[in-house]
Amino acid sequence: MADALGTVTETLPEAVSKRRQIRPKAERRQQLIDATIRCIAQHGLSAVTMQMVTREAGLSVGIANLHFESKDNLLKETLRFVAEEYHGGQIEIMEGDDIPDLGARLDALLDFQLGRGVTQRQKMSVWFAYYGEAGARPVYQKIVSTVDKLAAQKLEALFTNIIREGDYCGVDARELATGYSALIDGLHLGLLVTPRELSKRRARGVARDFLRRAFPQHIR
Amino acid sequence: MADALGTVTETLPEAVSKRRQIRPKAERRQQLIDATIRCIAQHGLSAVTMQMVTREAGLSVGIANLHFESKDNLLKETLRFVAEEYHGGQIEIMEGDDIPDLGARLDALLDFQLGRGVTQRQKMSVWFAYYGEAGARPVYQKIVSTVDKLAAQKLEALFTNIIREGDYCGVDARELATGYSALIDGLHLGLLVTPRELSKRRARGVARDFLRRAFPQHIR
DNA sequence: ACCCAGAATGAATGAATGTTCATTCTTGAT
DNA sequence: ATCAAGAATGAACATTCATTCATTCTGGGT
Repeated sequence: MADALGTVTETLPEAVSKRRQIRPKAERRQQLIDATIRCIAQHGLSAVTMQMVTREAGLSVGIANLHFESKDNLLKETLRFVAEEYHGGQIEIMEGDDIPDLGARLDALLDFQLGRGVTQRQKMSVWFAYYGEAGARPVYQKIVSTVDKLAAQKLEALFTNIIREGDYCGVDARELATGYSALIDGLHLGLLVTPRELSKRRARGVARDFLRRAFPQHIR
Repeated sequence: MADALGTVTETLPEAVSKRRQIRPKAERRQQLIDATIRCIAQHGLSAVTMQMVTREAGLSVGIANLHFESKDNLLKETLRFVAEEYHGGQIEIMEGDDIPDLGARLDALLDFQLGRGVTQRQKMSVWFAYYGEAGARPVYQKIVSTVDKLAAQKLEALFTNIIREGDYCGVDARELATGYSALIDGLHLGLLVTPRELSKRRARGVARDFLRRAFPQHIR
């Protein structure tokens, strides 16, 4: 771990390294956002304090107001990060041509939306913590809806292609896309609030069933 | 407004009536819970203060700690109230024999879940505010999951009956019930966060479509 | 008419938290 | 070696908020 050039004073008995480090602004910002995500997931949005976040990041209290002007701003930027990461991932799958088969592409999307490990649970916590406040905070509403709208369009486009390819009739792409998005959101909620009742495996099965009923030729 | 026995000092120029009133404990509790719901809907759970709630209720600050021991407790009881009201309403529809036709009963359920006016929006705000914190607060998780589990069972039973009646094959009642519940939750989220994109009318259409695909003989 | 149990009040208290800024420290250029 | 720019620190400050409790007031019982 310690590199060969480490000086004698660096080997502190207990602490990991109290040496003050200077790092570029972008890196510190990300470090603080990551810490904020962990704090929200663990303690809930309303219990998060600046002291908590900066301690989690291993930095001093003052630094948060140095890189973000205020707590409000840090929270806003954290939401923006999570929103863009989640929706960016979806869009990459939907519009990328890596997977030519449309059915397989749907599968990949589903895997992304309901897969992953512990990290995903943290992101979910953050996601819904903000949803809870969105009713009262237009700023949050705007961030979420902006990014949401784009993903909804891409999903609708994918569904339209699948409907054309499978010659499914009497199906409205827009309506189905709305339903599928809502279903995924609802499953996320279930995974978060009642993990005992709803395993990730079952959630995936439910979502898959929805798609299979709509596009029987493409799924399974 | 002022009653005939009103003394001279009661006709204040601006205020509505500063007379101190003594009311039974149960009434005051409900009054405070109602005020809490309005405050959460308007300002968000994390911004709610005791002063805010008691002012909204038209009462003094001390009273909240008189009827509920603490803020934590008031918030907990408010969640319990909303949870029981929502799930109680569902269960009444599902297990009541007022509506013998199973398809019509499903319709009534859907109307209850996605109908109503402004009040419903307030309740939704409260609902999701707590969901957001549930990941970090076991107490909330327990309240929600207890009441949720019961409703899920009733819904599964209803679906089982419908499946038998319609002779639908290859359909699993439990899986469908999970999917439907998740769909409704997701639609509520959409109505709350992006009301511009998702009207109540469209939400109802989406839920209806889900049911129609599953039980074509019973819906529409 | 009087009384008192207990409901209601709101000023006061103390703890918690966001934000500031004088100071210290690091790094890369000269 | 020296220096300046600016990154990082954390004690101090001001504010906000939940909670307390001494006091006031109300309404039913006698």
